[in-house]
Amino acid sequence: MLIGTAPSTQLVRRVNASAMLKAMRGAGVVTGTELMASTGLSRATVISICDELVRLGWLQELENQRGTGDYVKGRPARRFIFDDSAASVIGIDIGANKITAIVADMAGTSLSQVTMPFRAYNVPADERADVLDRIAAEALEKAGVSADSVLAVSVGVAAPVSRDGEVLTAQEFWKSFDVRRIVAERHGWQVLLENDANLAALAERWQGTAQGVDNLVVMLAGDRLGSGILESGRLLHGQLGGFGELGYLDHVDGVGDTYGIAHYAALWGREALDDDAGSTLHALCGGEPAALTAEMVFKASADGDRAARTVLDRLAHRMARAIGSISTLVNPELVVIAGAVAASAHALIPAMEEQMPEFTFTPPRLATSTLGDGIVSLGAVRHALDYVEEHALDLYPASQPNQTAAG
Amino acid sequence: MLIGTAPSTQLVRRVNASAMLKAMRGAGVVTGTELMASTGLSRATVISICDELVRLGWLQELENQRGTGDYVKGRPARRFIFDDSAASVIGIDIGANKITAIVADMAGTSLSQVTMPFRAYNVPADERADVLDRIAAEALEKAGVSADSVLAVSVGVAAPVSRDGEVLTAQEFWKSFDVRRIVAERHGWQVLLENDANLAALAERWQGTAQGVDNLVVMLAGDRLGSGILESGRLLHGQLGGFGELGYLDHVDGVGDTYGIAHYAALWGREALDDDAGSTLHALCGGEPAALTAEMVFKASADGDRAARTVLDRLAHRMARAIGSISTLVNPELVVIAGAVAASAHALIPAMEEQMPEFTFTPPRLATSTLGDGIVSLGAVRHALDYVEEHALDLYPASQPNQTAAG
DNA sequence: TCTCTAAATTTAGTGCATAAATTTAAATGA
DNA sequence: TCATTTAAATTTATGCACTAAATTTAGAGA
Repeated sequence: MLIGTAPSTQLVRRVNASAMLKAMRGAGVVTGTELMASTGLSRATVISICDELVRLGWLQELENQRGTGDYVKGRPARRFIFDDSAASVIGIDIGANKITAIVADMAGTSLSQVTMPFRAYNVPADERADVLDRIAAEALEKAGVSADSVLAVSVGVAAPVSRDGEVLTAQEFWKSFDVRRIVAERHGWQVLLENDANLAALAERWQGTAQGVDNLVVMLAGDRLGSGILESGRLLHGQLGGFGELGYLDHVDGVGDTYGIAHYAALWGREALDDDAGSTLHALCGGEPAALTAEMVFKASADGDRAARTVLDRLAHRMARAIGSISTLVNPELVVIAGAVAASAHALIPAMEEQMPEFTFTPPRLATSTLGDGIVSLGAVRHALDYVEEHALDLYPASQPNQTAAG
Repeated sequence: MLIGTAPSTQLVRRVNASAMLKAMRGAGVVTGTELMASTGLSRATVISICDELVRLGWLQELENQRGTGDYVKGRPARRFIFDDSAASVIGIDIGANKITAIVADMAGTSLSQVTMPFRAYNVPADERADVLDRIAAEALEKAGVSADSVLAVSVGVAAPVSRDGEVLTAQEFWKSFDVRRIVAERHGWQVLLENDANLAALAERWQGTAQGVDNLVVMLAGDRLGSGILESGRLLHGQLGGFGELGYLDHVDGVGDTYGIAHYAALWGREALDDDAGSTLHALCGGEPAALTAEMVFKASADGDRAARTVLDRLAHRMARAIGSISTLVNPELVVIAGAVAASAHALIPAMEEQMPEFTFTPPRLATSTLGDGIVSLGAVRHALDYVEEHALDLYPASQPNQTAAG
């Protein structure tokens, strides 16, 4: 008869196996000896865990036992490699008018990226769900990856999301659109939800300007303005997922809103249009206020247009004040401006840096993101990978379905 | 020869022993059977760990094997109790002009509280260190506890403190006054440092209005204003310990400062004094502006003084705006006003609640602290207890010195 | 004294780990 | 060709922590 053992007994194996996976991810080909050094475990344990991880599908053992150019004395070491293609994840960004999906392997390498138009409003919930389906299917096909291999999907939304992934907002749109249930039911995937600005922060720390920064604020600024905050490397959520919301912060102008850089660039640009009919700004939009975009204002300012320059100064002042207030309270090392206008916003940085001491005792470093438009979906990929890495031992890569009970 | 076993092997024992201690703290007298139920461990394991914890000094086994009124069939259960007096901790609050120390046992019960005047400035560092020594000695004596039994000391300071307990400020005072080193060297105690507002937040969640609240802001408001923030039950620090700083937040008045309720109550009260020479306010301070205190303004307002009432309205507006800004960004469930004027500040709450929606989409619940003057030292006690509880298995209660190598 | 009962203790077996001894798979040189 | 060298893999002997099942024990009551 089988005599049982505590669930807690296996804790040690879980801890050590996690340490091994962590040591192997991104380390390329490794030998047992190298793993002994990096984990502090004994050789017997290292080999035993490697065998098990190979069986579970997370590792591959290389055929040729000795790499070219390796040290050639002694018995050849067995060589293991973390199998980047053992599984995959999907990161999705649901925006106001488009939706983006990235499929990535376990190394975080993007295998495909697909963008589709997406109408958030005046469309039946079913139709929105279908778009989700279609974009995931298309991204998977383009990546050449089977749906079975997907171990987690993370979805970024422009709404407060609590720590346990509930969308908490009064907006009718989200109440009638339960992304989690839709994706989970249709595909059986594990679905994670997170606020878009929070995902931008993860992306920025993963591949952007903020690598290695543990206390970070990312301002996701387009037509709207939101922020994602990392403290000691951990995302903050607050009671109802609202940590990082910015409405009302800038109460001086009586605006009390969450409009972003693009919104004000265009709005103020239009105001400036009236002032000077012969300007570059005027030329760019053909004198038609409705045709004036934020990009035109940045362009005109770069070309030396005086009115546009004034708009940018005003923008810089507004952003400096917002960032100053946040920095006082949150004390980040670095603030990154990301989102649709990040590249253009670079022009605002010198003015902001200059004004920053006026608004905070503890001015942070400032930077703009270079990750571009896909920042939220990229962050979603990182978010999904975090989940899979943390639960690796409970998940089964598709190549080796369910080996739980095996000897 | 002894054949070794992994340090990691003992991890299981550590985890289970911690779970046992957690289950026993505050649970009073428990039997093995009860512990089996609350921890899910088997009887053999529970008993084995109890024996070990008794040996280490954390538990006591009761002599009379069956409590009066207990169920009386069967072999009497061995009865264990967490030994509240196994060790003690000290919580210290270093204020601008006084210093407070509390000695508490492992149950968190205060055994003594001592306050001494403390001059932060214009006094040699040695003298300040001596005050620390004297207050600790006096508090211990008053508590009837030996210095050996102290397993941790937490000290609250009115300066930014990083997550790892470094005081990070440009102030000369702290640079020349290394509390950690002083206390550690003179007594060998483990010393923890933490910001005073952060400790107030811990106290408020432990014994105050905020019990069970995981997303909490505590405004520590006296002459100065600072805040301690808990997110998901965890204190926030930021890059240089500045998380929760409030200077410049209230930039509308152009004040950009960190002055608190008491400061402005007195300041604005003095201004109001000029306006109306026949008021209650006037009577309270004898018409002498320098003699007017914050308490007088609160008192006069309660008595119906119109000018004082106006000052309070202005204060409420200022606090509402500060709390509103914080609440937008931090999204707490509850904001507690604590510190010297907490009791008086209670009168501000209705006005603040009314104005709150003007400053944030997500108005939190508001409350004032009832923990009084000792809130910071009380929080320091909780902080020290947290440390001891987390490291219980690495620390040795004084009654049973060093049993490491014992069988 | 005998029986009942719940708890404690003992016994047998499992999982995961280490250290030391032994074996193994190339590479090399006599 | 074949012993030698070497680093790695395996095997062997132990240890710790746990569980389940069998056994013993301490008191209460018939």
